[in-house]
Amino acid sequence: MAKPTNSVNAGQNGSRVTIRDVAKQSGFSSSTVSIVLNDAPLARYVPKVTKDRIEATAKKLGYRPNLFARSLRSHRTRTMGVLVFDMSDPFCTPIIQGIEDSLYQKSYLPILTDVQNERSRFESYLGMLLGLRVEGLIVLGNWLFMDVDVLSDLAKNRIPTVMIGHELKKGPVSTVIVDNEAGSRLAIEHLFSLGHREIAFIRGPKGLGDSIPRWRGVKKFADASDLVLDPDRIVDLPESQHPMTGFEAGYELTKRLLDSRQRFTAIMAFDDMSALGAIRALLAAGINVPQQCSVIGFDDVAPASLCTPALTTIRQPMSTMGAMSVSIALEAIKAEHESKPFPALHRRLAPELVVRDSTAPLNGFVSSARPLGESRRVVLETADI
Amino acid sequence: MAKPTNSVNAGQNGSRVTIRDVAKQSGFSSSTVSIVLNDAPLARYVPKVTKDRIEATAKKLGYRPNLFARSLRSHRTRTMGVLVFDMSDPFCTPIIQGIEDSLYQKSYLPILTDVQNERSRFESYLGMLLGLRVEGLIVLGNWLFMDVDVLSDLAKNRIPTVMIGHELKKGPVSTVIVDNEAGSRLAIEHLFSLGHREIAFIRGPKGLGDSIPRWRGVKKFADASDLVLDPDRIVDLPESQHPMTGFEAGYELTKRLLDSRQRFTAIMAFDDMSALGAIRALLAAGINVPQQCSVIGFDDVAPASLCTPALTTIRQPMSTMGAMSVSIALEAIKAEHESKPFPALHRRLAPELVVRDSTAPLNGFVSSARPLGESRRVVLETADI
DNA sequence: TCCCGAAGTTCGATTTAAATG
DNA sequence: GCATTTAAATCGAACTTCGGG
Repeated sequence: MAKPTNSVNAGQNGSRVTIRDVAKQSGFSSSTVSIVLNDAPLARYVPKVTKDRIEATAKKLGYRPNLFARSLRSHRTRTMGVLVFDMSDPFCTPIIQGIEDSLYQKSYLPILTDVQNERSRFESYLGMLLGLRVEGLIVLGNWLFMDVDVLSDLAKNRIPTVMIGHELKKGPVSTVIVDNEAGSRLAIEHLFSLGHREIAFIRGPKGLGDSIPRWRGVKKFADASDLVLDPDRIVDLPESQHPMTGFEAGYELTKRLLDSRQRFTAIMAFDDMSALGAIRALLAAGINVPQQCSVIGFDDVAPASLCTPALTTIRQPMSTMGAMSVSIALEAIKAEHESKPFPALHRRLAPELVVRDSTAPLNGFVSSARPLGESRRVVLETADI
Repeated sequence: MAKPTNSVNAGQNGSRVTIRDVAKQSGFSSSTVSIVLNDAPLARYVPKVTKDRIEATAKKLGYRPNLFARSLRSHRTRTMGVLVFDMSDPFCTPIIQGIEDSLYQKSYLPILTDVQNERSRFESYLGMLLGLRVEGLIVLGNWLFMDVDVLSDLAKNRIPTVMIGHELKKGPVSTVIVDNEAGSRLAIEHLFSLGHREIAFIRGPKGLGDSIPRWRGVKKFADASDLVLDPDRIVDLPESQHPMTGFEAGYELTKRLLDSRQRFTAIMAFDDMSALGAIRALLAAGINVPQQCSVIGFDDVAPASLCTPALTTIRQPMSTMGAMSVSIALEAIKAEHESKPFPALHRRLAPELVVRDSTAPLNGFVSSARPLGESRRVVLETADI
């Protein structure tokens, strides 16, 4: 093994400059160097000339403290593990940015891994993160069929953990989700207020946690109004590993609805992907959106606003969800350090309706219409549970 | 400071179980435990009963070696720093996945940071990564106006570095880019072969490295054929920090072209974002795509295939670019370890034409048309430079 | 000498207690 | 005794060396 030369390698190999190199070069001991560079309490007694000399040589050599050595000593790493189930889901990006922004402000380093819906990767990355002694863990279970025993693993490891996008009512894991029921209620209300009564529904896969509350929102609204839910106009997305297949499924299911000659004037899709698939099927059949059929999605992922017609949808407050998960995790870490108990928190954030160009009043229906191209946002208050 | 109890805390706080805890519990010394768990050469002499007992207690306690301690000793971290300039750019995601996949196979851990086009974040994250002693660095400079002195910083730190999406001809940094000129040639050839002669161009921002070679491809093709490039049909995207503004700019520029009553039967956009903006402007003006006007993009980001009409575009081999950058970085790391020189490598990958629904033959022009909805891919060979 | 296991040293930074003038 | 500075212990794992049977 080649022994690294810790001699006078002035700045030529900055990444391996140690505190001792700085000490030797400046003529002081490593203790003094450490005290000065960290502005430790004892630095009060160090005269300015010494400080200046040490700081100058540290800079000259390009000294960077080895975080491994420091963490080993201090038992703190200032890192947060982030496990994402599928980064290619456009839903993730804004959440991740929200997480990064918050962590950056607290000078925490996110260790971000994409498990790509593979159980083996999940376990492997989790192992690495635990080995790295991340102080907390944020799990982004956006499109999740894996039955997560994060619980058992994490309970055993006592790492403050927050899960986004997937509700876990029990256990020590905090959760941050969108209020799916309120969201789907916003969507159906919007279509209803535009005069639509014959509405087709593309529901979510049965195995996905979001599917149930979103459908509940629709049912409750129907019960409370004169809206009829015709089973022949209701279809379900298949279970799938990948969120992108929602697009194709939305396309196929809509084609099938059209082929079966069901009458409908609007489609409420489970998410934006399936909504975009539905739009393609409609346009392919020569049906104009929104003039002949309205379409509404859920999520407000990036492509939703880029397509034409721009998609009316229910927006999840993704960046806020990321930020909130960080603040919960940091609180839990703090509690852990003070040996205080920290009961799992469960936050459910309010979605908002974003009205764009894929929905329009039913022919002849009078409503608060608006010129095409403008986008309107209806915001609800955030509700904690 | 609360001193962590390193006593017999059987599994209750797995993340802080040390090798000594395992030693105490199993009745052997930490040396033996280390030898057994790492299956070191000396493990040959350890009897099976000892091994079993050690492995059992390690599992029972949920022992995980502290990677900080290990790295400190071994001078290896098996981590790779990844600096992304803007994760919200859909162009990034597939590249990141390519990087992750390759690193995962080599059991390297990516440390992925999003500098969000802020110089201060770049420096801050770079500092953290160097402090973490990442073995290599991959920089994803997708939408880059910052004048990168990655060079000076990294040269000083002697860290093997690969840059994706931004060419740096000199210096120790290897680069991986797409062959922009070949790509734009594919695009213009495609439009030309469909019969288009009156073509509008939305060029890239002047300050962006990709803009020049892409335009060169067009000019060379025009020179070699009877295509005329009318300056009145050429517009430039403005400089901008954010790739998403390309959409709005594409929309505005196209509207302006239409307002100026320029004649054109096709638009060649700088990238997919501006192409999607162009499509919206065309449709808003009542011009059908592709029947009355074809549109072609560049990149093949996710939204391109989700929109209707699906976008014909030039695909960058993003996942390959990610994988290639990893393999270069790992080679450089290996060379570094063997104290061999490693001259910077510069790879230029071939793009491919993906024909979808936003381009069509000019009215009455005979060409190798194909039924709508099918997508065709034309692949070039990869060329190294 | 062979086998098995344990002490002791090392990595780089921090911190306590102690030493110097 | 005071103002400065430093030796030495420490963190957790790995590995070399050493000792007892």
